Amino acid sequence: MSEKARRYSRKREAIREVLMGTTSHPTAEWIYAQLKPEIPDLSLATVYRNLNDMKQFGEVQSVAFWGGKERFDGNVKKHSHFVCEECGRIDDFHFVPHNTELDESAQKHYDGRVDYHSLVFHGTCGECIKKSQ
Amino acid sequence: MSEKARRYSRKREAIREVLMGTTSHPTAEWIYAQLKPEIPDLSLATVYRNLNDMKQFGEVQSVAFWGGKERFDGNVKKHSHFVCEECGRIDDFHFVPHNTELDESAQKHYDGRVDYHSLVFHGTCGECIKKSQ
DNA sequence: TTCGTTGCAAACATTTTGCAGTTTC
DNA sequence: GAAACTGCAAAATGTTTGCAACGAA
Repeated sequence: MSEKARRYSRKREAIREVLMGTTSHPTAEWIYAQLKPEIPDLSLATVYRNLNDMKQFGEVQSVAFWGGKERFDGNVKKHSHFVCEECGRIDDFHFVPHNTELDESAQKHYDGRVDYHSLVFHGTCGECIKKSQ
Repeated sequence: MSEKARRYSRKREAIREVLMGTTSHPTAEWIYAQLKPEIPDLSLATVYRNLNDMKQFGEVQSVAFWGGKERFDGNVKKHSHFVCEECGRIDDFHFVPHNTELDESAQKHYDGRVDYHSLVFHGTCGECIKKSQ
């Protein structure tokens, strides 16, 4: 429960910027690879540590696991996603509106506390369909 | 694509039974622990192999990752779930009806193929709320 | 007899952690 | 100066795999 103080960190900001600058829902490794040329003394552990940190602060969300790897999203506004089961690509699905009422309706039937929900579509992306033809 | 022939396996059936006999959405490890006393020569690798096998055959579904562990469900009928972020408990949420229209509506806007969706609620379960008081 | 299935141990891959040095405030 | 942040390497963890033996059809 106790939250420790937080200081500015150039590396955390860099991680945040990479995350905000993409809609690809990357892995920790990918973020690391993006930043490494620019910040040669960056360590993968730092990326993991900051992602977890930012997750706790609600600045980043985890949207899926694919191939055993966690996928992150710098856009914490509630929205649904599509996961391609062929290639692991993850797209935003902004056109399926996020339905907050769903949480309220679920809450009515449940004795725990419902905070939010995640809606993830699965299938095959356009690219992969094209490739397989 | 090529699917290999399949033979009967007592262990696979045992795994299936454990999975069908619980609504706790267990991990591979938990299933293994349930069966080990009854089947002393069971190996954890066999549990993993069969779970993956059954997943491919659509006999089991993966409903979530929690604490880095995959959680399985022997009930493959589409239904939503609730994950307690405190303790990792996963409940069925049958009272939030599964909405197949959602897939069709999503399909209209997407050039890939939408197969299905998963709806997962998050929050704190009743037990954990009680404990923290 | 064929080939799917298994135990076991080793291998793997991702993520976490201990520690000593660095940076922020 | 205190405490957060970091690199590095090692550790931890969940899952997969190679191989020889076993079992089903």
